Amino acid sequence: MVTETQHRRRPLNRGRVQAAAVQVADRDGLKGITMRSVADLLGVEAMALYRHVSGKNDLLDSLVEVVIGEINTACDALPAPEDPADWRTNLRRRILTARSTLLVHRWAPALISTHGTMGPELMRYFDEFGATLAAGGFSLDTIHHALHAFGPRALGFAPELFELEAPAVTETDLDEQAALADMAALAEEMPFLARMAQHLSHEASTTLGWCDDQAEFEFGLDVMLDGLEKRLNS
Amino acid sequence: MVTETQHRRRPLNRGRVQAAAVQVADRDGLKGITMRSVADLLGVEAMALYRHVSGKNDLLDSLVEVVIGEINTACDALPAPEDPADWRTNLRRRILTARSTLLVHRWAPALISTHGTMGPELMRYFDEFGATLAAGGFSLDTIHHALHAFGPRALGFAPELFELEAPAVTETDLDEQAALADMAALAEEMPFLARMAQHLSHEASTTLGWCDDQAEFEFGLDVMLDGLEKRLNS
DNA sequence: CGACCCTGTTTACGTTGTAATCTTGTTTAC
DNA sequence: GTAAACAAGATTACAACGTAAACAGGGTCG
Repeated sequence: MVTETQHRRRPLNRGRVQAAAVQVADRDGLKGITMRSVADLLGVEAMALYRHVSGKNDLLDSLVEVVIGEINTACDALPAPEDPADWRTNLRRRILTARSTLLVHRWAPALISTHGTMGPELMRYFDEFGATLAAGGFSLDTIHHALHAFGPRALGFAPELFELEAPAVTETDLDEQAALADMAALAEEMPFLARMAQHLSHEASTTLGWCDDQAEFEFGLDVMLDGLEKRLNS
Repeated sequence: MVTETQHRRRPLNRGRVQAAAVQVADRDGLKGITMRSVADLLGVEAMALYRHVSGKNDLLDSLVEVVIGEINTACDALPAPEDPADWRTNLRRRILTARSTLLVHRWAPALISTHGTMGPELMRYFDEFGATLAAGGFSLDTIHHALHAFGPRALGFAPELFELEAPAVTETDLDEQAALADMAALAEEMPFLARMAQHLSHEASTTLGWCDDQAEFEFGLDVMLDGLEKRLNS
């Protein structure tokens, strides 16, 4: 007759560990995933996780599969393509569907980049990805190259080279002055960037932030598709 | 009259810390970079580094700039372009030069992906990158989009989605058998991948490893350039 | 000489991943 | 029914990490 903490404790298992890890990442980001933090969320000690996961690396690897699993089910829910030969529309839709799923877990791209292991879910995604291209008439060789060329873009994300957070302009005279000085120095040493910066700041009003991620992604995607189209018969 | 350890100790400075960190990374990879390991290499205690670097993050950020600095000096050493309007050749050469520099520090791509901060060296690289496109007749808008679209490829690397180490086939009957069973299951569930795997294993003799990184990179690069070419007048 | 500062050292703390061991509830064998 | 085996989670412990804080030595300048 011990005062149990409310509910009889549900048994742990791999799925529950993964789900908890996802929840932690959604809340605190990738670095927030800690054996202890995940265990806490489950009301359990850290070492308990090791019964269901061979280590943190294993957990992280498996999270990639979980996320790509979500992508796959999203793609499965897509209506069948009207014209299977229209590889361009079909592939585009598939990729953008993957993207929309990834946007739910903003930490996923970074995880995938570091823990890209070839699991069954990823294979299934690529299987249908390749099949879509094959239905469009591409040769196996070209498809293989295309898979490499797309890289992460196949899953709906493109790593940005630098994070351009809005610099959070504080309107102090000092900052203004410094910014102007910077601009002057910039124009001297890097004439082209200076021109572009000015050009961009003029039409900054069109997009809310500096750069529209979704639009940029689709631009890059279409460039890629155009380039691929040229290789249909080779 | 203390028994000094051989040579009078050279004073530490930011550059020496960075150089040591690069050396450690070249030897042990990115994870090998530790305040203590870098300090050891310099014959110094870990905390000494903090006089010249505000923390590990700062050190890592600065390493990106160091590497891109190497890229820039490599690009500076390039002969002036014969035809400045031939953006395609000029850009291609610039990118492949960057790539060859990055191949010296295999850890660099991963570092750049996680610590992509906009420093002066990166800006200089992009300045000349953009200027090359501008000389080819592209509009500022298109160039801006192109910079996003290229992403890391602009620096000569393309993140691979999965590391496909050669699986290091051990020729046991058990493994053989398992591999065959895998293949069978594969063919059922993922018909396309099965086809492609077979196709690839047939012509695997042409390239030494499974996939030729350099060739794949250049393929993707050319796809991108083709796609861009279509946007010259827009 | 003494005040100062520059640079590297020492000590210490909190956080992390995980090895090893222990505890306890449940299942199985006889 | 009891003992033996097992499973799942808790405890304890440790090494490696980043870094804050206080300290020490030697140089410079008054």
